[in-house]
Amino acid sequence: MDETDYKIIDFLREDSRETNMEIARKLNVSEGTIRKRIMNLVNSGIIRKFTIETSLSIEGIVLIELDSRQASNTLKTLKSLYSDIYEFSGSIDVAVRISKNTIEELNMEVDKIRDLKGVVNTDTMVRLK
Amino acid sequence: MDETDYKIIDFLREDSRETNMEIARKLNVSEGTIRKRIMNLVNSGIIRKFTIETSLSIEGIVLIELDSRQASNTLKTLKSLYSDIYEFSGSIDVAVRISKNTIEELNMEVDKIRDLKGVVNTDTMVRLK
DNA sequence: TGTGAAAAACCAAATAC
DNA sequence: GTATTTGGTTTTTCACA
Repeated sequence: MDETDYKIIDFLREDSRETNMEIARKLNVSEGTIRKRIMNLVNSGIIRKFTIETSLSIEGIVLIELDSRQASNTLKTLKSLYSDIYEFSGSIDVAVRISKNTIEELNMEVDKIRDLKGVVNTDTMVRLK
Repeated sequence: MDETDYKIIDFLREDSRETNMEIARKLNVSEGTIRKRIMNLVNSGIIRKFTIETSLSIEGIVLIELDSRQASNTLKTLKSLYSDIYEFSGSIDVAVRISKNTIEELNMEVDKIRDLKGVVNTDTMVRLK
């Protein structure tokens, strides 16, 4: 992670479809250099995913109350199912962030969470437009 | 916005660097069709931006308890300050999602929220690695 | 990093819906 | 009339020295 890597990340944050060539031109290096660096950033987990932001998805945060006796197992399960997980420091309660195309799909996903062993209760917040 | 557009969006959400060609192959249409449709999705504002998710930033969700008598005003203030706001349906309590480079910066931002008029209490959740 | 082959993106005209 | 395909050109990607 040097200055060049940070610049590459900044460019990709703004436009992840910018070509390697174009980034290379801006940074005065070869295309192959950009391609290899991006590959390394992905392999090392620094770049998690290339994605888009849309105006149509429903985004929700599901607050999840866990049974404290099963908390660590349930948390493990949640981690395997969702990538966007939040936790109070030092508390057993967690939240997952979910993005779906419709409110129905979001509700179905919440139902899945409610059915998980060790989940006592859930509360869903929806992103304001 | 038809079925094809939704599928294109789903593919791009998973990998915004997937080539038009590859998407075209999966949907059995020509590359030009995919390119034009993506262009239309961008121009109509449905696709807001092509971006990346990284593991560099600290992401937090701040749960905010509002004074019910000032709730609508405080919510208005929060909306002007943050773009990623979540709300329980029919409840006065909200959450904002904040992304910062360090935990210190995140805490400073939370302090700002606590100082807002009408904010009774806050609780911060931090994204798990 | 530089080179050359393969792939993808792009453009304009023709066609299909 | 709008959307899609087709064919030809430019640009980018990718592997290898």
